[in-house]
Amino acid sequence: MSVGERRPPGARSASVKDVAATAGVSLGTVSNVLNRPERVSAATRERVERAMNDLGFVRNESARALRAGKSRTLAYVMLDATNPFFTDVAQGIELAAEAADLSLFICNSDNRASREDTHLGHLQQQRVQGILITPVDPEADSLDTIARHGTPLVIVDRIRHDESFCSVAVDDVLGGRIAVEHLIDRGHTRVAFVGGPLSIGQVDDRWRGAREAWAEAGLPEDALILIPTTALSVSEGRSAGERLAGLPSRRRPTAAFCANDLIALGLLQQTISSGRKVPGDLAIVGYDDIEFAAAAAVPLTSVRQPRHELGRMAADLVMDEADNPRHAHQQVTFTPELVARASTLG
Amino acid sequence: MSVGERRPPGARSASVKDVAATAGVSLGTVSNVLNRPERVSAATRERVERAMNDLGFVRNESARALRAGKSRTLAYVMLDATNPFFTDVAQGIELAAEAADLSLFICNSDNRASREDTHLGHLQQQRVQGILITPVDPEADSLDTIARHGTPLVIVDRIRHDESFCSVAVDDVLGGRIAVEHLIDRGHTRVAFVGGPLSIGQVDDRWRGAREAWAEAGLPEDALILIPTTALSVSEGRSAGERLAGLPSRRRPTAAFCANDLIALGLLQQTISSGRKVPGDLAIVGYDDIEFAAAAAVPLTSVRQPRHELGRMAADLVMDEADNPRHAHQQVTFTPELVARASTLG
DNA sequence: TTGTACGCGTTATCAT
DNA sequence: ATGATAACGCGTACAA
Repeated sequence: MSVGERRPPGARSASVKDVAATAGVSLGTVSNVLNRPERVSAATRERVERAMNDLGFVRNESARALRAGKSRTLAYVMLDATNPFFTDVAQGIELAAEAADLSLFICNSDNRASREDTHLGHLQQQRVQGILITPVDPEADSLDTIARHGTPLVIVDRIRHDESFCSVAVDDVLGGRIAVEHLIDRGHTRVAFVGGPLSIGQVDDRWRGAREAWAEAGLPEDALILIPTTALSVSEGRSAGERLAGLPSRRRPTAAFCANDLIALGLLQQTISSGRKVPGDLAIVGYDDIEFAAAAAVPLTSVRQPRHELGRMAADLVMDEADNPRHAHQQVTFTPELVARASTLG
Repeated sequence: MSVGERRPPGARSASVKDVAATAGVSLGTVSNVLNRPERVSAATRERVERAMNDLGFVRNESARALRAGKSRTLAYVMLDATNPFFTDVAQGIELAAEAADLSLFICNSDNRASREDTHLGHLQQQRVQGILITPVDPEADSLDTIARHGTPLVIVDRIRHDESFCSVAVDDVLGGRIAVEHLIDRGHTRVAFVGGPLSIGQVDDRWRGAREAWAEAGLPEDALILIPTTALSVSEGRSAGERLAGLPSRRRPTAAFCANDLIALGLLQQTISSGRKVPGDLAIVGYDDIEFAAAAAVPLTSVRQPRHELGRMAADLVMDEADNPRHAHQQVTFTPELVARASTLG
């Protein structure tokens, strides 16, 4: 096939064999040009390279992977592709993968265990070098199945009770503490924690951190109230706002710490549209510092997690597990950071 | 290897050969169990299946792909993984891919041509069945290279001048029209179009649609003013807001149509925080109807594009090109829809 | 119904 | 410096 022609879909493309034939050399020589060019004389190398160009030769990764017994691909199974937090983590992973010249397979479980399993199955069949995953359930058996099969796997932004995997996460208890300490510093003595369900490890940790900070400041336990939500969504934040507004003014908190930014944005929206002021009537702290936090009507104070670093570290760990025979599992914890903005500073 | 043991990373996993050996049958029989189970007696099938279980056998997709000459994978090269519009398109693609039992490779060019090229190179090596792409530059040669190589490729949310590819897009001229018609209906006679750069086809089309609607309503040309931005970002929206506020009140528009929701959110934020009312002092229409549009301080009127359908159709087209020999390229255009909310209705 | 043999594209080893 | 050959795991045509 000559340059410029369009190969019909389905037709097989040029192989090393074809290249060898048109260059008038043997198959091994072509392989050497590709993998050990120094072993080949300049003249023949040139001939081979021209043949490759003429034929539009492209290495077949399936054949390489088959031969090598493993592919040159990493995979990240995201929990929710529409959540900016995870897309940022993915970016961090991609950076690391790119640096190691690996492809990155991004999958989205969309919070459904069945989709997660389907993806894991496919990835196993692809013999990916390693899997990064934010699992629907960190304790799920499917993860063990992967490990048993020998595929390196790192848990991202979740923790498993046993330490049978590497994992990277952010210290959510600490995140809860710094959020509430900030509110205490600003003089608040009645605060709400808005979030749920507490069955989500993250949420529970943040709530715990909040209580710890509260207790250490010597404030009365019942002045930190829990406003539970059924999900970490904008609409749940709005409904929480209505419940807050319905409290008798003596008991009504002057500040809210939300389990994530979506809830905080919903709460912010409900508060403003019902005529109350932020932070005058209600100060608000979110969690995650997503891009829209800074873009809210009142820019949102939030707890920032080092998302790119999280992804990068996860990728480094999985690559270590893949090619370091003396690899030991590690649980890496990052430190969150408070970003103070108008929603608490006004 | 028995159940429960953990295979050391790097070790090869069980193959059909191993399964055949432990089941005491031939290789071909194992293959038949996998691909034509009806040809094999229940008894032997059972034996084979138990062997597979015991060994933790997993099909090797590389070998299958090599043998078949093509992989069972689609790929989507996104322009910007952090933009909710594209993640929704990706979801639509995934649905279609899942239905066809194909894996989906999601890549992110992050708006950089070099990353896009790297991804396209990898995908070609993987011999993916088809590529969906929202390209940095729809006219780029790299796309032709892919096509010449025989890989089906569909352009998503962009248009190319010639019709050498399938493409799916939304009618942005129409989107611009309905946005401005809505504002005219609401009685506005001085309107700003906020967005840029106009070198982006989408932006130019929306601006054109806006002008067409304006002209058809018989309104004076200079009462529709262009507030250019250098990017489609929240911060550019804020800065546009400052420029708008700086206009003499006679000439100041009472409504703004923004080229996308990020700009609209920035503009909304700037307007509110400077003490003006939305929509009282300024009505705002966005574009894309991202999730946060409804969650803004003042819920945002926006032009919604059928994102999932876009993705689904793109996937259908690429699959058709992959396995229908009489495939003909098509340019599919979807119709956008106005979602009216408080930012224009107050 | 089951087994045998070959080829897919690549790489590595061994010979020349 | 270059060439011949085997092997990776799977699917299938054909033989038994």
